[in-house]
Amino acid sequence: MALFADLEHEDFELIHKPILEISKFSGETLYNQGEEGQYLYTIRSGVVKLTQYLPDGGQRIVRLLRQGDIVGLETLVSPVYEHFATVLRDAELCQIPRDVVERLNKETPRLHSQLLSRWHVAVQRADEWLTELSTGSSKSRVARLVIGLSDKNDQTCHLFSREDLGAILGVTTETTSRIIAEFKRDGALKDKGKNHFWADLERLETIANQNN
Amino acid sequence: MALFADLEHEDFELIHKPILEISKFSGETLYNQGEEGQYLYTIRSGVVKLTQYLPDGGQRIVRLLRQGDIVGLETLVSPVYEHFATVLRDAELCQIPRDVVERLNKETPRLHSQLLSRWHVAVQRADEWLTELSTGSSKSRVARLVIGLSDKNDQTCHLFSREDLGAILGVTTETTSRIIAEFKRDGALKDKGKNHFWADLERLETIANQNN
DNA sequence: AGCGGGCATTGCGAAATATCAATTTGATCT
DNA sequence: AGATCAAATTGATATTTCGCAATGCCCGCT
Repeated sequence: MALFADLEHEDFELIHKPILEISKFSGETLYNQGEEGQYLYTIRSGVVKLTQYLPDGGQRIVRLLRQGDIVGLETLVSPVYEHFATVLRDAELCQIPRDVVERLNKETPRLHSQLLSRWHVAVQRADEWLTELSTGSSKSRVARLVIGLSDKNDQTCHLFSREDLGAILGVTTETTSRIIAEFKRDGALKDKGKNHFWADLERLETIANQNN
Repeated sequence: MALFADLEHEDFELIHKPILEISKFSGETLYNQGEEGQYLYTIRSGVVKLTQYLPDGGQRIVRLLRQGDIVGLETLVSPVYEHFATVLRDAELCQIPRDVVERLNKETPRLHSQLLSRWHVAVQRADEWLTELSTGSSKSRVARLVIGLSDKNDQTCHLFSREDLGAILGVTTETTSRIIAEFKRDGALKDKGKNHFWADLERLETIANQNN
């Protein structure tokens, strides 16, 4: 498990509570905003979204987490979870009691740098999200998102529901749908069924970088 | 200095390099994105903005930092600065060599929790920025920004140039200007000169939470 | 007080996006 | 295959935001 990569044999003896492996299906919830944070999770496979709500009912997906990422890192610093964590694509997770990490963090220095760099990555991603997915025309933003979701090796890409994509980008479901449909008509995306596409990354890159 | 609040007397003997106090005027730069990160800064007074650029030339202010905040935290984890840091309102800063913090972090545990919580705050702010300032109509977003910049005690508020406000919100300068001018006409803001306003926080709150 | 220069504001037409209401498509179940 | 249901797409129209140019205003300078 990546979070514990630097730990050594003796460190693990400090773990007195069980670390469970759990499976969650798409749509299931890991935790809700405001709940007392008991666990953090590392993702072995699948995708988890973190959502925040506004008083006016508006919602925004603020991050996507995937293999190797940690869900609920904030429990180490804050008493409650700060987002809604929902599974977007069937996931295998390790559920780690918060005090296990706290204890390890206190008693061994080997976790410190891991934790710092996890936080760093979270900030980096948040900043990227802001500059890439919340700046520019919705067409550019959709293009950037698709690129970000693409597997660069085989030029392939799994998308999510138009509603979720919209909540990631801060635009409506319909706008997202129209743009993706347009990409399909233009050949920038080729539908392979089940929200699985072949992506013309070069063309998408062009669209991402033009400001109109 | 808040970052070192938990340190004790002996810890400071680990500091072998000088910590400078520096003043910067509005418009001056602390560092550029991609530069090797030598220093981090704590803010004693004033405001600093962190900006990121897109390949297409788009720009976005991703964070505002003020008294007590740390600028350039990422140098502890990454070799280069990840933003452009520019002074937005005349500032007094403490310039701390990066290896001072690294050394302290290695040799005393008293800095660890400070650093973790600093990162945590950075992520929280980034998420707020996204949900509050990048979601909803531009009118709501301007309202939320003004509220965020207000002093809740005296219902007063210093704004920045319309251009900067626009870069914070991801809208054009003109749109920002129009909305603020409208707030002034409606009495939600009352001009006191020099971008200093009296703010009707209740009314702004209402505008912030209506989705149209 | 008068002069400049940089912002801020405003007007107007164009473009982008939202909104609401159909259709169409696609996957699943029987 | 047919039925069914949810999601995606499309159409038509309303609103919002942009983009550009013109104008106005504030502030510091002399």
